[in-house]
Amino acid sequence: MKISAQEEYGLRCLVQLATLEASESLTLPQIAEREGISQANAGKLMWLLNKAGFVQATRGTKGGYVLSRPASEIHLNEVIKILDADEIGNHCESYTGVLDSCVHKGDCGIRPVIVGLHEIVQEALSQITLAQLVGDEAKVDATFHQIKKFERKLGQENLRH
Amino acid sequence: MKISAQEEYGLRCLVQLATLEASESLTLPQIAEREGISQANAGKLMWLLNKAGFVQATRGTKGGYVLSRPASEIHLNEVIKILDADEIGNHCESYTGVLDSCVHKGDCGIRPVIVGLHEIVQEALSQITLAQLVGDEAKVDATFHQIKKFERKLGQENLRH
DNA sequence: CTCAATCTTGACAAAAAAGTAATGATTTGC
DNA sequence: GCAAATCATTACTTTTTTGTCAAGATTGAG
Repeated sequence: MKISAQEEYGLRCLVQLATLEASESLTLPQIAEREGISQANAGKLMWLLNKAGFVQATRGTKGGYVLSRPASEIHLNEVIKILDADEIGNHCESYTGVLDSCVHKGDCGIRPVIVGLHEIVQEALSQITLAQLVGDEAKVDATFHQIKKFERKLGQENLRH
Repeated sequence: MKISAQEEYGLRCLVQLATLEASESLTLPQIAEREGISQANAGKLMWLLNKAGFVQATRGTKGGYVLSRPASEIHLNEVIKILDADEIGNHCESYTGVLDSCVHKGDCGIRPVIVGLHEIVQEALSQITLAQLVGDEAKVDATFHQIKKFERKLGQENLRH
């Protein structure tokens, strides 16, 4: 259960765009340099993000990428969904076991855990926008404070019964 | 952000052991058959789980695996931590970018998100025990209901400011 | 119109994760 | 003590994920 390279770098590239002033844009070489990844890699990520409609690209001299929407209107759950390659929906379809009937289907106790975990993560991500990720670590950490607090409360609730 | 094959199958193997009566045990071929994976694969997973102290193995005829502790005392966060291969702690150490100074270190807005997400997932997992995963899907789903409810409430709280 | 800067796209290569195979060690039953 | 059943361990193969390369397409400047 961890964030993939594509998720992390894709998100980082978007955050770079989110830091720009209204009239600015960033080229692939600039994005690559700022995140310490290759230009080719940045190109692939931006291509994905462009296809998904998060950024707009202009070619030619003075071209580059800008966000398609205000950073405050881009929620992390949407972004991660695109970068995460596959959906949780087809989790059980992509089963590789040897049985004819997938053990993942039908009555089993694991599936709710996988689906439930996914929902919890989505819920948390949907509360964060790109705009909230601009700035220093301490600032962003404060945003998460609220979430953690409630999580802790939730834990105590559950222990009571 | 998804569960890995190792995490899922490892967890499944443990759940199989959790369904046993006190005096029973399962051999590798039995576990493999029940989960629809190869015996070799089951062997590797059980080896990991044994090293981590979740199960006890006995060799020879009539050998097999049993849980080291009652299923109600094994929390999913411990299990996932072992099966997940790497820690969140060294996330930034394992950086593969081309810059001398890792962009992941120091002041950045992404790190709290990664760490925070991890904490949220851990918190949710720590509330679930193996014992709760025994039984049919509907029953297990009910366990998650509480968590989801609180998550939703949390979302609303955040929207208010 | 032509060139340089830039994004686009698909094929390819490298690395990581997952899964398999083979050999060795331990225990039980006879 | 020997053979069968079982787990333990390491090396290897396959698959998936990441990352790179190279050729193409579009735009703006002069």
